[in-house]
Amino acid sequence: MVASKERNRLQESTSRVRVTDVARLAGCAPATVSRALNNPDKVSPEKRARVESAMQELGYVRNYAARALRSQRSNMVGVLIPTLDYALYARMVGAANSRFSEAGISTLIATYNYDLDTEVREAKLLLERGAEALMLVGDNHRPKLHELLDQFGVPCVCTYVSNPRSSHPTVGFDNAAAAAKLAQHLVHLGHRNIGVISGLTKDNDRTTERLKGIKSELSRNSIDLPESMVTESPYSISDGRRACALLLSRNDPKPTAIVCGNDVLALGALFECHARGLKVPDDVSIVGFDNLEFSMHSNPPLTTIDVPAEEMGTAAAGYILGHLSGETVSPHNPVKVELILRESSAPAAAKRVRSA
Amino acid sequence: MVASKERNRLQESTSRVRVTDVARLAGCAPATVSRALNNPDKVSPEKRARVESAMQELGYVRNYAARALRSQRSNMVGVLIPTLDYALYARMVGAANSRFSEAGISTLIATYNYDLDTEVREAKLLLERGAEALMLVGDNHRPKLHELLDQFGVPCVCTYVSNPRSSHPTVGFDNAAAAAKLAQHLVHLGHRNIGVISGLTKDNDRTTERLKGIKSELSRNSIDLPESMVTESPYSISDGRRACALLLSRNDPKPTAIVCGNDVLALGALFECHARGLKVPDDVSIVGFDNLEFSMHSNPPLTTIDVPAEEMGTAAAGYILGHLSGETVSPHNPVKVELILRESSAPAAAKRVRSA
DNA sequence: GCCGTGCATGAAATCGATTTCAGAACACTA
DNA sequence: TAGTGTTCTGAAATCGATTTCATGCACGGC
Repeated sequence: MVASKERNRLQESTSRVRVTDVARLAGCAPATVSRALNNPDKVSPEKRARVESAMQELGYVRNYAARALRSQRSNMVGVLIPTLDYALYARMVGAANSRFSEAGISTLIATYNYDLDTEVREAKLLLERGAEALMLVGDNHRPKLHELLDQFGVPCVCTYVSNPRSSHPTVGFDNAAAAAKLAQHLVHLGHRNIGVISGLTKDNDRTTERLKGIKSELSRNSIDLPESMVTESPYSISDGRRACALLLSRNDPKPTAIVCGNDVLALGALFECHARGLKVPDDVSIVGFDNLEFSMHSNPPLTTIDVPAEEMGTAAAGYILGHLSGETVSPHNPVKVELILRESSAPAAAKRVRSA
Repeated sequence: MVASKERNRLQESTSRVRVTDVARLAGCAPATVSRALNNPDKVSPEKRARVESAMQELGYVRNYAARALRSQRSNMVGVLIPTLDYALYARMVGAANSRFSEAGISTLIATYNYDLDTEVREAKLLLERGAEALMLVGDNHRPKLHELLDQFGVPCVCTYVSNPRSSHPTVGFDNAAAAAKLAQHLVHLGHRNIGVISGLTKDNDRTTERLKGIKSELSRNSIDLPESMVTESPYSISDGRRACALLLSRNDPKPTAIVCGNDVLALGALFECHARGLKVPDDVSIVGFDNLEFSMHSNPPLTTIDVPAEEMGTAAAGYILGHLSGETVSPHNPVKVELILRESSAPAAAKRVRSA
C-alpha cells in the first residue's frame, strides 16, 4: 500500500514536496519540521517521529538553495586546482572530498590550467555559488583573489606549500627545502655536473621554489649550474624525454645526474636514457619528485621525494572544517616529505669505474 | 578616489551588496538590475551601462542561492564517479568540467569508491544541492538512483558504456566488444593458453562486460578458459604484479598471454614478468586496456585499447548541456575505442622458437 | 490624428527553508 | 503555592534575486 501510494505521488509530483507539506501531514508547523531536520534534539521524540515518517511518506527532499539563502550557509566548499590531469592533484582532491563528504559538505570543483587570471575568474564564480571556503594550490595568486576572499569573508587554505611567513593558511611542505634535499643527495654521491628538468615555472610557485632550492643547494656546495643545464618542460612523459635529450646533447661536461621536477618528467628522462643506451644509474643518475605510483616500479626504481597527496587533501579539508566550525586551528600545517632512496641514483664514481 | 571609496566599502561590508543597492545607485528598479544581468538585451544600453558601473562601483556579486531558489535553476551539475584516483576518471571529469565551465555551469563532484549504495546516497545529496543533471559512470546502478532521478526530473548520462538498449543516455563504448577485440588479437597471434587479470567485477559493469567479452571471444574460438586462469584484482600496479604471479604459478599449461583489465594491471604484470626473467612478448604477451599515458613508454610498450577519456567527458558534458537547453540530443553517443598494437604482444610461436 | 504593437520599466509576488520571537506547558525550588 | 526556569512549539519575518503583470511610452500605419 505504501508502495502504491508512493508511485501515485511520484506521478503527481509535478510540484515538489515542501516543508509545509510535511508539516501538514505531521500535524505541526514548518518550523518544527525544520528543527527536526537540523536540531533533532530540540524536538520532542514523538513529534520527531511523526515528522520523520511524514517525510518518508511524502518522499521529502531538502531544497538546499532555500536553506542556503536563509541560513547563509551553502554547505559547499570550492576546490580550485590547476588541473585534474595530474595524479597528485586528483588524489588530493579525492581525499579532501571524502573528508568533506563525511561532514555533509559538498565539493565544488574548478580548474584553471595553471593560469592565474583564470583562477581569479573561477574563484569569483565559486564564491558567487556560495563556497564557504576555498582550497587552493600554491601560495602565489593574484592579489585580486585575496581581495575577493576578504570581501566575502571566506577563508582559504593553500596546499602544496608551507610558508610560516605567509599570511594565508598553508598545508604542505617547503618545496625549496625538499628539492634541495634531492640536490644534496646527488652532491653527496659525488655528482658535480647536474642537469635540471624543471616543471614550467610561470605562475607556479611550487616549481619555482623547487628550482630555487636546487640552485641554492648547488651553489652552497660551490657547484656551477649553467643555464644550459636547466630546462623547463610541461608535465608529460614525452616532454620529459625531449627535455632529457636536450640536456644529454650537451657536449662539454655531460651531466652525470639529472634532477627532475616530478616523477613524470623523471620517467621520461629514464626512457630517453634507455633509448640512448645510457645506463641508469651507472651512466646517469635520475631523481624525481612526488613519488607517484609507478615510481617504485620503474626500471630502475626512482629515487624521489614522497609527497603525501592524500594526507594533504585530508589535512586541508580538516583545516577548513575546523575553521568553519569556529575552532581555532593552526594556520600552518606542514606535511612530511621524505627522500626515498631507490636505484635510479648512485655515486658518480660508479660511472668512472665503468668507463675505466 | 575610486580606490579609497572601494577600500572604505570593503571595510563597511559587513552586509553584502544586493541588487537593491545596485538598483538604488543606478537609479532603477531591482528588476532592471536583474535583467541587465540575465538578459542584457532587454535593457536599454544607457540603463545597462548605469547598472554595470554601479555593480562595478559597489563590488556587487551575485547570490546564486537566491537566484537558484527563485529561478529553479542551480546552474550546477553533479559528477558522480567511483574515484578520482584512477587517471581516466580524473581526466574525464576534468574535460567535462572545462566544458561545463564554458557554459557557466559549475561542477559538483562526488565519489563512491565503487560502492553502489554509497552512490545512491551521494546522488541524493547532489540532487538536494540542486544538481540539474548527473554524470554517472557505467550503466549499473541501484534502481533507487533512477527513482530519485525521475522524482526530481533530473536527467543523467552514463559514461564509459554504450548500450543502445539502455533506457538511460550513454556516452561511451561497448566494453565487451572492445575486450573481445583484445582477446581476438591474441587468438590471431596463435595464443591458446590465455590468462586474464580482470578488475574487480563487483558492482562494476565495465569490468564485468570486459571479462564477458573476453570469455565469449575465446569460447567462440573454442578456446578453453579455466577458472584458474582468471583472477580479479584492484587497480594498482602491485596488485597487478600479485595477480600475474598467481597466474604464472600455474603449472599445467602456463599462459602464453595475459589480458589485463587495464593498463595499470598490465604494467604490474609486465614488472612481474621482468622480475621472473620472463621476456615480454617472447615468453608471454601482455595486453592492457585504457591506453594510459605511460603505456606507450613502458618496456615493452603496451598493446592496449585506447579509451578517449577527455572525449567522453566532453561529449557527456555536451549531451547534458544540450539536453538542459532543450535541444533534442541523441541519447546514445558512442566514442571510438581502438586497438593499439605495440610490442608487448607477439605471436605465440615466438616462444616455441626461443625455447627450441 | 488615432490606434495598435512592441519595448523598456517598475511594483510586488514569489521561490522554500530557517530563525526570531513570543507564548504555552511543565518541572522544580523556596 | 507562587515564582523561576526550561523546553517545546508555532506565527511570521526573512534571506536576495527573479519574474509576472501592468503601465507608460514611442513608433508606424492607416
